Amino acid sequence: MSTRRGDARPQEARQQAIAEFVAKQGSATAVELAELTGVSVMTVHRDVDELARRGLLRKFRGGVSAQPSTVFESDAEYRLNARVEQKRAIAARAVECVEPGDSLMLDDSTTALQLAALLEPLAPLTVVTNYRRTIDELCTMKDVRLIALGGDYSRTHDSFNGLPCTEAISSISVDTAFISTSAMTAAMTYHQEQEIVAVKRAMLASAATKVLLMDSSKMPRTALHHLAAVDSYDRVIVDDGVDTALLAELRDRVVVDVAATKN
Amino acid sequence: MSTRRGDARPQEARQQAIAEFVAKQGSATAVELAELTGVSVMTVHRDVDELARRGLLRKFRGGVSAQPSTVFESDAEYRLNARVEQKRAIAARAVECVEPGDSLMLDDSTTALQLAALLEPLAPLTVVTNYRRTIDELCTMKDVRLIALGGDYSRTHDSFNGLPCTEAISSISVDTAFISTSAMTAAMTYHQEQEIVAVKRAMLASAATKVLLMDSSKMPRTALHHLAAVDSYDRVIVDDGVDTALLAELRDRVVVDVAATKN
DNA sequence: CTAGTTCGATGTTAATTTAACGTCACTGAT
DNA sequence: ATCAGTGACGTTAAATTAACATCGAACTAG
Repeated sequence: MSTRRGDARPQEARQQAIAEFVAKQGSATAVELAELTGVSVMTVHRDVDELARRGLLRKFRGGVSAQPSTVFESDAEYRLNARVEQKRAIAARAVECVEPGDSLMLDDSTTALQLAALLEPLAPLTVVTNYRRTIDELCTMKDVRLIALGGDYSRTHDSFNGLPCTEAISSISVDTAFISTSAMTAAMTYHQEQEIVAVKRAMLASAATKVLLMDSSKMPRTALHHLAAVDSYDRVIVDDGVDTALLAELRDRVVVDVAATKN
Repeated sequence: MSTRRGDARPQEARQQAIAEFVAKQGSATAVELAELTGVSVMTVHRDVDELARRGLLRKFRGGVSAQPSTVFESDAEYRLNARVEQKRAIAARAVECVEPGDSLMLDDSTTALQLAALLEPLAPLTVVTNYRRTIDELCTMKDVRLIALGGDYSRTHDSFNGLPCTEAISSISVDTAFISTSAMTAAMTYHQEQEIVAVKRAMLASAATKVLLMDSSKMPRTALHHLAAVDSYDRVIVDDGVDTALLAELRDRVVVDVAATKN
């Protein structure tokens, strides 16, 4: 069959429709989805495979079911590749807040991972994190003492969370925490998931200096759970894509560094 | 089980025949194997599923192939030394102690890592570990709930230890712990390092069933710190390189499984 | 000891999923 | 414009699975 509609991206729209339908219904069969979308069962399978690969659905023989809590955020792999330039720029700026001998806490953000990659020259350091990729990055660094935060592994975040994690954090104190969030306005930071909020809050509470690393694509935007007021951070580092008015508002409340992306 | 022929254990003999045929030919189709064994294709599938679960075969759509050592492709530099055969044999035997739905604890041993590699077909499972390589192995397994034990990262062991780790363990209970040690006699297990002993002891204390995985090269031998008496384990799995007299002595104290390294 | 019951292994059937291949529109270069 | 290349989609046949049926052995109660 040929694509005859005026839709610019029929495949994407169809997958969106499938995701929404499944999220609403809880589950569906391949045949149902084929009838819904007007394509063959084969194509539904291909779409569903891709959605499942991105963690938006769960596929099982005989149909698909909704996957709780992953609908709003894109998957870990996608986040890793997106906006790398901005994140590197932010990390390069953040590393200026670190001095040899410091103890740091890094959350499960790709921005903090970029920061981690820059830490070796600043050793000796102590670094605490719950992000598996950051752990893998740091474990090869001689003279960086690495303390991993254990807990329940989340595939969508590739990090360890839950009670064991927050408890471990609360028995630790570090010089500086570097935190990133999924949404922010001039007054507040947010995150979509309850459990992640708990971990980030614990990290903030255990750090003498609290630094927020924000990719400009995430603001202004809100999410379900409040994380912390903007003025509770000691410093915010953003890339140079922030709206001017918003930046001015931010500067009324907190110290802001703008990291220039080179181009 | 139904015993029709003169064979004492038709199912086992058939699986043995399948394993040998595939090992010899390199690969085979389900229909071929059905003709070879004289049972239905369905039964071949079930047999092959079980063999694949034990890591003896690899199953793919359209047939099965011999296992080409998939576990260790990526880390030629790490533990390149021998004994992989023994460890794999022990792991293949250990996996029989695991059933879908179980919760497991794995220590920071390469033998337990081999076991971890075989776990995916047994999902759903909950697995707790402090070994970075095991974490990396398990985090890709859908339907395996992974709980990482955090703590101070040890570069010599590539694992997380110390107080945060032992505390986290003591607030957990699992069905089965799989432990390995660096030295053992017929009466006692040992380990060279105090800190590691603490973690392994905590793991044993938190497990309903305690399984010891022992490479025969480590016995009889002692080390500085006592870990636990042999009879405090519920089961010991060794490879077939153990001295006969020692094996007999062991059997006086604990259930011993001997894993055959090759057929 | 025997009849009934349970249980595990296997076969049967139908539905689902996959791989392989064919078709059609679109793209871009000659 | 023509034609090969590419990607999306459909078609078909084979492979695989789930679900159910069957059969015999082991087990139990009387």
